[in-house]
Amino acid sequence: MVEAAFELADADGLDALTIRAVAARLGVKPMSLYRHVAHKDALLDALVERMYAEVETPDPQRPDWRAELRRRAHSVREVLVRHPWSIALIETRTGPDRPFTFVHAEAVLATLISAGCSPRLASRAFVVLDSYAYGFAVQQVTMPSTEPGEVVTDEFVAAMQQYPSLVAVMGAVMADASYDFVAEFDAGLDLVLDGIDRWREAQLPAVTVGRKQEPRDLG
Amino acid sequence: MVEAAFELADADGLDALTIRAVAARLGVKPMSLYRHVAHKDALLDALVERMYAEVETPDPQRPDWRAELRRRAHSVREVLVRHPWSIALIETRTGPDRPFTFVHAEAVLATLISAGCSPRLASRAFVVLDSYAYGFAVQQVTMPSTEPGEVVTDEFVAAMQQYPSLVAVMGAVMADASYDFVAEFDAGLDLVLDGIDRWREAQLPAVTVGRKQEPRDLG
DNA sequence: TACTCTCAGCGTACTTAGTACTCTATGGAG
DNA sequence: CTCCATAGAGTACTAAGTACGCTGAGAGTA
Repeated sequence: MVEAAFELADADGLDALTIRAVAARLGVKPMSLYRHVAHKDALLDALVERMYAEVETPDPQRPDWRAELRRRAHSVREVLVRHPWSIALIETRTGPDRPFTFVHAEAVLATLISAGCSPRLASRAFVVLDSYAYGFAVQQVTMPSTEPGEVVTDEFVAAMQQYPSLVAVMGAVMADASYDFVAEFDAGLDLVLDGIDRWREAQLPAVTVGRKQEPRDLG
Repeated sequence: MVEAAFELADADGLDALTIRAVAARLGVKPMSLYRHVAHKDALLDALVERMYAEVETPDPQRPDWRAELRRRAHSVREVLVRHPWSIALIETRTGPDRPFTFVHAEAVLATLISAGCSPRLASRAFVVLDSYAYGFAVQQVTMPSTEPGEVVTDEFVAAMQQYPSLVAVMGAVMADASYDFVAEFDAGLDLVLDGIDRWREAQLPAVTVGRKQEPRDLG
């Protein structure tokens, strides 16, 4: 039943996800669903959990922690974009975290810790990584179109004209045939992973490499 | 009327935001609202725009671009958290962007460009910055409690026990009396701004400082 | 002054959706 | 063969969005 609801949300969006529609998809009468869920909200909770189940976790055992975290970040973005309704859902479900949340947090934190981060730093890095992945997904989903052969309406272009930097940027982006919004994710991810790596090094007592930045207090 | 809806959403959340409730707050009958908006969705659009209006824009004229972008990022996070319903709304409003979106994009891009970024790089940096701010806000809003004197339920603690890294991290965080989730935002923001600064330098032909990383192709 | 045009607001009523309460049928355990 | 647990059905109530048509007050004009 969660599966039916999941497919329905994917196909027709959150608005189309009604108890009645889910029942119809299962060839069953609406009220029969309440044998299996307490109320619609519980079904939505289950959907979020179902969505999390698609996200790959990093493997703390593997030596290349950056590759692991990169893989997970990509997975987060992909899954959120594949199920755009889930972003809106996540925000409304504030309740005590679900099992899957724990599993993910554990995997990511363990990966960071075996990479040499202190627990305190791992916490910080985790938040930065996830913020980036979630936020990128939000932007990608919100964006009118992110296809390489992007279609822009005339009004859009007209409205844009009075904003010179915006025009310059759009021009540069459209002139770049290799531009791909999703590829931008990877670039930003490098930035974040590099930054975490620097934090990691700064925190380790032994190897102190030349840095322009003052080492920050990492707690 | 948008104002009344805005206050209602802040006070009681999105679910309580019904046409009927807004009308009641205005001392008016429900159908009267349809004199002013085509349908509820249009009202929600207006709410998103109203929310954006609270976000400070950076000033491209000022010399300290990092300070400007930092100020804006803080503002984005604050406003989104102050109006938590807006995050869920944003995701569902995919339509052609609104005036305010243009204004913000222009200000941020102009700031980046006058800091010495190419338009192509400005585009990339903008996405990274906003991803971080949005994603952080999503996490903060989702979190059960982010108050310094955080209250954790017993079940939560019990369920956590089987995840050693999670336990270690929670322990480290709770042991740190100065820990403040919102302050973590600033740390991550430093990471992002540092990274953008590096991109900026790498892209400038003149000053090439020693770097461990291969310079990436920034287009 | 009288007329009319516009527009904010009203009332009624239809539709969709969540769900409380109660009843039925079926299949397996004793 | 009986009984119970459980999935599903039926009915019906409530909340919410909104189509449609009406009213009354104020502004501008003859």
